[in-house]
Amino acid sequence: MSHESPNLAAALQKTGLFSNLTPSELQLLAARTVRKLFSSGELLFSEGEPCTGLHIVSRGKVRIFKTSMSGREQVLAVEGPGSSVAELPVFDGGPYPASVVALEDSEIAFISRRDFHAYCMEHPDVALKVLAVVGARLRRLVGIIEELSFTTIRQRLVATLVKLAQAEGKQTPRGLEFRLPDSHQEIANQLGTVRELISRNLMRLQAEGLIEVDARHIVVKDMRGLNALLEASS
Amino acid sequence: MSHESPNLAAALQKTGLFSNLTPSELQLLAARTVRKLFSSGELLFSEGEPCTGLHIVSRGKVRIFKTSMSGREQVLAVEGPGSSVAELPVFDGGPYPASVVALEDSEIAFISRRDFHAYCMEHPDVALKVLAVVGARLRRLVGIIEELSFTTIRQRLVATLVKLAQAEGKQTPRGLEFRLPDSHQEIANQLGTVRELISRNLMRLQAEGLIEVDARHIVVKDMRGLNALLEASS
DNA sequence: GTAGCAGCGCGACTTTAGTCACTGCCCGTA
DNA sequence: TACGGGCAGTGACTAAAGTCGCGCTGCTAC
Repeated sequence: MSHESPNLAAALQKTGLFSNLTPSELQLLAARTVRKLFSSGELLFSEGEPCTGLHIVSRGKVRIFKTSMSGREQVLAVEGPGSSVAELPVFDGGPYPASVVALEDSEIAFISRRDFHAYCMEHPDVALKVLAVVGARLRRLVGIIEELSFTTIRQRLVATLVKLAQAEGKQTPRGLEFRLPDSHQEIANQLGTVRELISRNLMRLQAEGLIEVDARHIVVKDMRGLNALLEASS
Repeated sequence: MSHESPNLAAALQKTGLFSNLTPSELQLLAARTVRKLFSSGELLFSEGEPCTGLHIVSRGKVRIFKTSMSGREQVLAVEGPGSSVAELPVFDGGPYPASVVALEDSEIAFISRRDFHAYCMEHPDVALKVLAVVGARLRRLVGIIEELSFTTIRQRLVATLVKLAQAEGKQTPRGLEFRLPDSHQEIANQLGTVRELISRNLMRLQAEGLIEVDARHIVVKDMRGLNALLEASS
């Protein structure tokens, strides 16, 4: 661990769930949390297990995903510091609907179901904040459904390329350059497909002159052309 | 309209959101709601519109769905009396993520964003109830994602047949009989595909001896066989 | 160094999904 | 009765997705 773990109260505040609580209230809540450490690749919990409480990522990165019987994965979300995970089963009492794994060494603030429940009763505005967070999650899920049911893998791939290019691309004489942050396998998981299709589609985009691929290094030659692929019949 | 509209307070209570409020509190809330009538086929609102408030179905049936640019539909949920619709954008303030249409002549209790917001601040337990409802919705969405990304249309169709057979099937000498409640087109929308595939898959199941099809009349000949199709690599 | 392993490229193939165009049926109504 | 509309069945086809198998590279651990 490279640096000392941040103050828990501060981490809680970052979530947005608790941003308008007084420092003393935050301390009170922080007192009820347990800090848990997970190393990269470790499971926080698995789909189907009974829900024990709310998890908040204070450091690191986690992936929420579903696994099929044949071993395929579908990523529902990747959450970084300040995000909460499993807000919902805390309230409806059911089992976790998906599994969560740490993608990096991560630190998680954990609040038990009971405690958080009680806390929400005392602080109605916190409950509303939680609703807003859950709302955002719902929106993302609807977005995934839309993609799965209306778009091709090619389009989904182009969409993620465009997003990455805009987020971390660097303008060079050759075009907008960037590196893929994940392996083909991981991208496939996120798009709900298999590795080969990522590879093939990248090659195909290259053959069409829209991008250039060298392992994980990507050069966008024709951003306009990429966007055109997204417009058509999404 | 065949019968008089039910008492609003009673309708609210049915939602489960308000089940532990006192009658006088219910009356207070009911006073803040507006009754709206929609005839079959009418849109309650469309995807992308700014959210104005919470809708509660007190009579009738509504469908929540997404539409693609090419005209395909993906049904997210069908809600009957007592269910709320669009709980989430009420809190995160964003636009509606999907469209909602009345499938029958329906009566909707409408509560404005402001009023409901204020109400939740006064009654934290209501907010928690809403969270539970949203939780259930989230679960269903995750279920849809799982289906879309891991199963074939054939399997999804078999799953709905099994569900329908168990719900409303009648045991006869020939097998478990029931009628499809919707047109092939509607089933296709719910499974996220096109009419032809429903027709073809039904015929294929018939050819395999698992069911018998006569228009909308279905006889399940081999329930065990149908379930076997679901087990395999879901 | 080299053995092992993860990641990637790719060809050949099968299966599933989707499209288009048309036919026929039932039913209500002009 | 004739006409039209909604719904269902179907053949022929294309496109997309997924599977299998293999070979290559580059890295790391021993």
